[in-house]
Amino acid sequence: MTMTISELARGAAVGVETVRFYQRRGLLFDPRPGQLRGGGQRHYGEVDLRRLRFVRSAQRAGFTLAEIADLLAPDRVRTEVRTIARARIENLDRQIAELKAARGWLDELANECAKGGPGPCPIIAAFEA
Amino acid sequence: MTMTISELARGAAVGVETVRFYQRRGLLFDPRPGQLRGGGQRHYGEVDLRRLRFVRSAQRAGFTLAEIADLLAPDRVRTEVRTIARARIENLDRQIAELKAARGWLDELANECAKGGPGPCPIIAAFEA
DNA sequence: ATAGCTTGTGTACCATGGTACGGAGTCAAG
DNA sequence: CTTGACTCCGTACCATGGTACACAAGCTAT
Repeated sequence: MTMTISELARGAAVGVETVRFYQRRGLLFDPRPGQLRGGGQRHYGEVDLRRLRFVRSAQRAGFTLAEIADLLAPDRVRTEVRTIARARIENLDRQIAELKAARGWLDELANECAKGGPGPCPIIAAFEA
Repeated sequence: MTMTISELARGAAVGVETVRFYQRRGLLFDPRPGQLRGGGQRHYGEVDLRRLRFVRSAQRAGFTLAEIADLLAPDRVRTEVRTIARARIENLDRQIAELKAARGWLDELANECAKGGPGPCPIIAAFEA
């Protein structure tokens, strides 16, 4: 039922050092508020693992660690969470559009470069001194 | 025909310090290989501006500065450029897919959170100690 | 010619998200 | 009860992509 820090880390595919780093940043519970096994070693449960996984998901969604800490603040109310989430969705949509534009640019670069025989790419060569 | 560093920077919407930073990183021409006006001040031309803009575009396409420097190496041949570009396109496609997945996750979070009345978001609350 | 803005150069500093390390305590197996 | 692995804690270090600052020399308008 309880796990060590290394089991917790493995469960979310992160390093032990990363878990501790998150604890320092206030993203995960402090290393010793009760439920100690013998001496000073903390053992973790399901809640901790779910929280850690939430952090990683939120990170993938583009939240910074500071934003995630804010999102996990103990008094966050539904409306706030929804507002934050929607703002991030808009941001993601912008990012997706930018990446698509970048893809188009690269595609053009590759196509233009492909025309003609061997030798240096004329686009790149245009920047030579 | 020639511009100062601040005009060059403005032309690509970057700061002067950024231009110099790029020069140090080998992305732009060194600050003084000829074409000096009076004393030690370099003046820049069209080529420099296009190159700077290329760097910014490549950056938007997800290349690191080191990769861009490599891409701009003087002996880069078409096939190499195309290979690099295609690899990046694949990478962009992966990133776009990831962002879309993240968007879906957030959307679900917001929707689940929206159900029911006021109070803390149950999803977030599930991580409380 | 002189004030006052640029420029070049070098070095220092910043945020973000980790990663590594040393030293001491703890735990489980033999 | 010792050995070896794991843990805690603090501090230091890393890469990336800038940003800031100080100093001196140059440029420009009056």
